[in-house]
Amino acid sequence: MHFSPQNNQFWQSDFLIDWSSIESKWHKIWQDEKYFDADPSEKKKFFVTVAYPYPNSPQHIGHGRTYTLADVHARFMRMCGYNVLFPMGFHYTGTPILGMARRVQENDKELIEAFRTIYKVPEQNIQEFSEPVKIAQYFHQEIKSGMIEMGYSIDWRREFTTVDPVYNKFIEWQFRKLKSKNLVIQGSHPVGWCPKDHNPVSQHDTLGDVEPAFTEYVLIKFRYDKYIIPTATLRPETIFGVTNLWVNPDVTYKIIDVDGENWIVSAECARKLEFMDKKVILISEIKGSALVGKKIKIPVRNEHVVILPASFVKSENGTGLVMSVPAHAPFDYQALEDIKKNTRNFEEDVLNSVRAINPISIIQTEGYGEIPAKEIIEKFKIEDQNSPRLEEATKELYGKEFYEGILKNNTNQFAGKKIADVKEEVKKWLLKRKDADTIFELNDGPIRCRCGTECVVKILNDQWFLDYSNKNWKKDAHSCINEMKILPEDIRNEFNHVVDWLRERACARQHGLGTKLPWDKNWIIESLSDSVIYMAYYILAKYVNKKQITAENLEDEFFDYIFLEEGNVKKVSANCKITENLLESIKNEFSYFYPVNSRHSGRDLVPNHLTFFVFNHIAIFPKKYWPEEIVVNGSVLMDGKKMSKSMGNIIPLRDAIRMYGADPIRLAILISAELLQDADFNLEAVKGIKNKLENMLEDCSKYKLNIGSNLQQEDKWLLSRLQQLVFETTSAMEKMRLREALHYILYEFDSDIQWYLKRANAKNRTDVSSTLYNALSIRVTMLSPFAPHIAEEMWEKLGNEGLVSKSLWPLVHNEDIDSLSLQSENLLKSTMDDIRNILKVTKITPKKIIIYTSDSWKNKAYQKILSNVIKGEMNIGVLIKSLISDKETELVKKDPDFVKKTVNDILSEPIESRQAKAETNIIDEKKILLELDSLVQKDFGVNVQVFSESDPEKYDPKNKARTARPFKPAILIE
RNA sequence: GCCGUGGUAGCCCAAUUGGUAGAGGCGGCAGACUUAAAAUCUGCAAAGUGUGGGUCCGACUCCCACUCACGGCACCA
Repeated sequence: MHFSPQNNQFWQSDFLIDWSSIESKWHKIWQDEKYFDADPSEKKKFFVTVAYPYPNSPQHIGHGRTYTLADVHARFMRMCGYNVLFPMGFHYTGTPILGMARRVQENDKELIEAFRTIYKVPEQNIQEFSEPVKIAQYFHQEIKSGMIEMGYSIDWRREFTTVDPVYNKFIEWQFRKLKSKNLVIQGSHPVGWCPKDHNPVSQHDTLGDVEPAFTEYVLIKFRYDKYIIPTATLRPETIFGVTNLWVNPDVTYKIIDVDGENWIVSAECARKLEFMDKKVILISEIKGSALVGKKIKIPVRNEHVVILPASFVKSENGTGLVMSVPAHAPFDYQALEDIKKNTRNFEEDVLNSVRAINPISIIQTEGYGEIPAKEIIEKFKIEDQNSPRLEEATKELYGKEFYEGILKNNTNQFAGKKIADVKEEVKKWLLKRKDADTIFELNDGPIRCRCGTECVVKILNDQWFLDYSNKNWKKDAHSCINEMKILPEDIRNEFNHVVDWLRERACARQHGLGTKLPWDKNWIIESLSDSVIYMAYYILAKYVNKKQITAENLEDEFFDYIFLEEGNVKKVSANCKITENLLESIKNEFSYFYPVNSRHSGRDLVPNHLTFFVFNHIAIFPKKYWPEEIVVNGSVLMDGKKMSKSMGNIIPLRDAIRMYGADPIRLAILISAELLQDADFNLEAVKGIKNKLENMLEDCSKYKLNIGSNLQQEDKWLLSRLQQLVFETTSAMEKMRLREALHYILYEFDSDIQWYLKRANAKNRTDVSSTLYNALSIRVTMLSPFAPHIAEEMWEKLGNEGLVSKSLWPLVHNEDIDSLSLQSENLLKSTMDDIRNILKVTKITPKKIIIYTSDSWKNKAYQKILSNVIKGEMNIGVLIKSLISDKETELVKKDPDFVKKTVNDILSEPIESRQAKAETNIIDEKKILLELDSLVQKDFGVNVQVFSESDPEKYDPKNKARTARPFKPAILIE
């Protein structure tokens, strides 16, 4: 579906209230109040941050989720009395924007059209987009406007971008700090590479978005005369089983000088080697057929074997020559068989060599005998070396041998070891003896760059890495993660797991926006490395924006002083030309707000950003500044499907706000799933929520506070429920179970009010305004973090003073919880349900309804059974025995079935309500059920009579009364 | 392949330390209000928890095996 306001059918018809003017009204008031600006104060602080956006496109509904969660968190904590800092920055660092700018320069029609029609970028802006920063700046403003329109309670005085000069200084400081701790190291590193662009390629740089994955192969160096014939293999341990080499007789090979050695390889391989950090000089050429029959020397074993022809050898794979291990490699075994079968095509001496070859078995694997390759070929019924099933057979055998195979005695020092354990060891050993080398090869080649050039694997030299493999660093990261609060708890394991598998990570690239590596200006610090401790920068940003700090004169000692309390204030002041006073107040502000109390982010950032965030804080800051909490949320689906440009189901956030209003969108995103689940966003849900809010707003102008009205049973009940709901909502909020909290506020609340109104109407009451006013005020207070605009409007309609977002989150008043009225109303509700059910089943029109409450011994028995069930004793026999042994309850022997039914009654209730019943006195059911009369009158139009089971005067023609149980009165309908 | 997460009414999603699977939303059906529709309200129907085993008085929940779906596997924000 293409989404646009024109074809949207929902928004035009029922425009009861003007959301957009309500929103801007409150935006202005919030802004004038400067309510979201946070500075150090006497109050306790709460610092909540969320991953800043990368401004290469406008935000859509999906982005809205993380920010909305964080905003609700910020607003909630503010209402709980904290001085909350919730700031926002913009992450310009990275290469995608660069790529976009290049495509604009090249006049890429598709991209420019997307800017015009999907993103609705004005024409004059698109003109400027050939300059990367202009793209970032445009979408920066676009995103910021969206955030304001969503009502995010951000302290905008602290806004910054990652290309600001002071930010650059800050990142330089970070990197020098890391380097001084030996956490930045240098090394070489293979990458997918476009030889034309001279640039690494990742998935979105390739045609067809193919991930340029590659594998490391070991090159075994066989010697022939003065030449070296390398063969590529994933199984270096099979060198002990080599019986011959394979060459493709139709291929012309190159003789090249590789770092002083003469290698014979295919032309394709020669090219690959050039990118492997090797010096390659072409010497001459040789036909493959000329190599057939030549004897070569096997490294380690000091034996000579022959080179044989084979058509399965491809010049583009590996070196274009293959070592042959017929005992364990199905291809090799089959190729030998093929020669034996087609004797006509081969010279006599080749045939003689082949006949002389005996497969050398070197791996013992359960389920296989001497020559596993032979067995599996027979199993797969393979006829010749061109069979497509050979690939499959190889895979199966290789897998089996890798995990279960054990090297035999003919493998020297490796004998008796498992392949899986020894593979790496053999490789290192061969490399050390200079009998091997390594080469990287693309897995699913050929892969082409967007420019059309075929990609290769290149070893990048002098690459800079953050050494996430450092053991001590990992240890600290684990302990930080284990000590911090992680929401939801389920994801803690994943963090620990990431810490375990993380290894060196390249932290600089040669292109892109960002900060230059301070000691090697050819490199730009990569985007996932310059975004890990920037939360500290929010403290500086305020002063930078006030022009009290400039990049000039800013030395490392400034950051050391502010963030680490190192150095001498006078010296820092003199060197950095910042007054001592200012230095002190910045430092105090930092120590006031740090550490980060809560970091919000999507779950896609768990394996990278969020974990790096932990690592880098550990490395740079003292323990007191380590982050305290991480909150992770899932992504957003659109009508159950992933959002994507190609499906056309991306709704830009600002469009959605215009159509539905900010609050309905905030609620729709939050209510559709718990934290970690993917949230399914759909327009139907938004519509429903919008209606709900509009009705609530209408209710708010109906009820007013009147002092002195008499509280009746149902008032006490509603106010008790209110307290319970406040309690439930608050504890859900504390666990960031926002969906659950919203559920209480929006729906649970509603059904309680419905019941209250039903009761009040049945009694023809007119004095309900005050109770409802109280309930609504609290409801609106709790709604306020979620739907801030409409909540303010409701607050005003209710006639309350000030801003609801500035009011305090309601406290639970346990003294207002009247357990008796809770139980009473439950009894009324369940009895009404029972009556309704009986009528449904019997299909009679009632003339008379009679209720019987249970005898007093049953109440006593009930209490006893209840306390036993709570203790965990629910064996019916045991319960009956103990009841009979007591005089008060011995009557149970006349009605043993009562016990079983009562246990079931109790078990069907939630644990809290069992507890509540155990703690309060037995309610007077007869008195309560008299209230039933008005309800029944209203619903069924007849009167109710209530008797006690023991009442001798009772009307009981069908002898029903004896089936009455506590909380389960007997009912007779005539 | 490896690691992780998850299979519950037509759909989305709940179910606290095992205690009769439902709180809710969307949709459906019936009724009320309405000239009508929308909205709202009242009531109703609908799954036995991916499959197969096991532990337990009792399993969506714990254990084992299988299966399907989704996400991650790095220099990409």
